[in-house]
Amino acid sequence: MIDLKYFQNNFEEASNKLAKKAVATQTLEELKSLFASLKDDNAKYEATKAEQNKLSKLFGEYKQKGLDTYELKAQLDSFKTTLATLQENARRSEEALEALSQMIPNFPDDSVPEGVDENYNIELRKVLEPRKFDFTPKEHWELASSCGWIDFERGVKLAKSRFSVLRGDGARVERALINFFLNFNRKNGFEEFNLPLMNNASMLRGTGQLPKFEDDLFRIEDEDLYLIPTAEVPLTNLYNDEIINDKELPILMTAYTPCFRKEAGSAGRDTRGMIRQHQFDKVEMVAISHPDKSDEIFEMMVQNASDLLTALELPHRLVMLCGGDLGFSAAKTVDIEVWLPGQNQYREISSISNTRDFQARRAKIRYKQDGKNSFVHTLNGSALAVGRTLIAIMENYQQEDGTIKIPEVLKSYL
RNA sequence: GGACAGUUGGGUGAGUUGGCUGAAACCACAUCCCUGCUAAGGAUGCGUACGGGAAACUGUACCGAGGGUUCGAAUCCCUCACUGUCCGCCA
Repeated sequence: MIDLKYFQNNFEEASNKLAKKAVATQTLEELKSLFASLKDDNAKYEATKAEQNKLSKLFGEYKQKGLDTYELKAQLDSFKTTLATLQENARRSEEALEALSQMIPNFPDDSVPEGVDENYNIELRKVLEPRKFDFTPKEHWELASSCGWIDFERGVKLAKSRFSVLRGDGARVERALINFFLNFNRKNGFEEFNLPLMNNASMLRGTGQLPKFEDDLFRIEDEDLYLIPTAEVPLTNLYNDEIINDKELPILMTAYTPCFRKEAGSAGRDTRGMIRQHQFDKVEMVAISHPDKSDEIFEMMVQNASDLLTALELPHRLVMLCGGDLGFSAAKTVDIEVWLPGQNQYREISSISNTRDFQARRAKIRYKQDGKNSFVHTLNGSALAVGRTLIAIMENYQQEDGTIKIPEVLKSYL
């Protein structure tokens, strides 16, 4: 949720920021007018209600003193319908404003480059040189059967398309990666969590998945529950509706969870292989930070994710997302893309975002400093997407005979 | 799944014969005083959100959520959610 007061008082500036995320001017005008009418309706209701409260109090005093209340009663009765109408107006205005403001994405930072799609993203740096192959490297799905790590067909049989089965060393490496990531994150100050994989609608609203992206979520029938699309949801919402003592900040958290996504808008994309699945494993980092410290923590999280890939000796690059490619809640995002020699391209394996106070506003996560409450900043990032790391290992560590070497750092985990 | 009990501010917890309670007391926290040492004592302040005001201050809403009764509800009624205890079931 954006700061509506700031939006209203700095309409020009705020609109320009949101233009980077391609929000329609008409929508912004509507938001502005809804805000104004809510204020208006509230003022009317509150003034009348104040009057009624005063007379009601007087009524009580009259009764106590045994005075005649006939006239006062008649007067008070007349408030009933007036107040009901005014209240209804205010309620409608509030609902309309709430509905629209929930759909407005976060302001991008000034440092975020302009651009409509990923072609305008800016490469920050490359880490590690891709390995030179003396044979033609295969894509991971070609390697899947030769090394026996992934069984796509049986995954589909058990569930449906975009599900797969890991077996043997594939399953073991997946598990090793999870342990390696969690330990690495923990050594860097992140506390480990194990979380509910279903969260209720209110939590999903807190982090911004609802109401706008319901189509991408798996919902549990007859329950107010959704399968989480990322551990960002439960981790961030651990502090939903809480006021944190500023001495506890920053709070650094990490968790491994499976993630569930319908991939509604991705029909036909990455249908082959394990890049885009309905269920995938991910180790996530979340930070709850003092506003002054979130940039610093952001850099630390980016570095942490990059270091994981470096430790696995996987070549990768860091990319600053442009406004058009930025997610709904993010003010700033750096993607980390790992080199896939079989595909001969870099593919996203981590995405680290600073949402500033956007999620904190929605989820009511505040900190108290010198008796005053303010919204915290929340950050999240993958460290890392486990399935995609497995793929990256397969493609980067493949041998000519179709077998896969095990990265040095993982050996102690197997 | 069945029965009973409960859900109040950062925490514990009063208040449920409707108005003087946005809410006692205690703890925690903040500032100050005293003292001087791995402590204690004293003073003051201290819920959240939105609106008005330069400010002092002030209006409205909120005592799990939603609805109802009433001039007026934390207090009465209804529905739902959650928590606790006992029973049943179960990894």
